[in-house]
Amino acid sequence: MRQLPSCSEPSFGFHASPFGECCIAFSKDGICALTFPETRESAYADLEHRFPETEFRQNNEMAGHYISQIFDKGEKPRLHPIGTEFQLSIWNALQQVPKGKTSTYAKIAEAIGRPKAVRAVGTAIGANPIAFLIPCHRIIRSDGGLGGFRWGLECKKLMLEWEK
DNA sequence: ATAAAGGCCACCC
DNA sequence: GGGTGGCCTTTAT
Repeated sequence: MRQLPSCSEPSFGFHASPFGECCIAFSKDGICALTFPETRESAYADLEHRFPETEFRQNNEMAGHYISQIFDKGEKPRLHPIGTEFQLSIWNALQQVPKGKTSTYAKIAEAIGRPKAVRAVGTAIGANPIAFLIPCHRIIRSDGGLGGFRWGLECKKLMLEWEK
């Protein structure tokens, strides 16, 4: 999560989505961030914090192209998440839970072979850089509770509803 | 090196 | 319902 290695033409932009305006960052290597921030300022601060070494160019046109590809056509562009081995294995496991279904933090821990790391799984899921495409919103608590969501529980509810 | 903080869970009351 | 202890990774001292 320090920087985008070998990343060519890093760019970002804003565009409306079914869940409010989102910020998307990408390069030729794929999407590296997708967030649903309160403000554009906080979105940019978030990017700088995640990739302090990377200079992003603003490109709302490409952003719009990606967003409609994702939310209108239901396609999934190539992803390029940056994280530790542990985080990557979890983000990978998240992508195995099918649309319209949910899983739990405990099951994900089980899936990556670290059944006892439940708590750490929660933390790693919270650090998911690519909201929606890496479906962290499909993960709820074992007791049936919604759990948390980086961009607000309301947003998590909306996504789950939208996928039904 | 060490401490503190998490999108949790199981178990108790 | 609520509180507690244990678990594991990450980030900040």
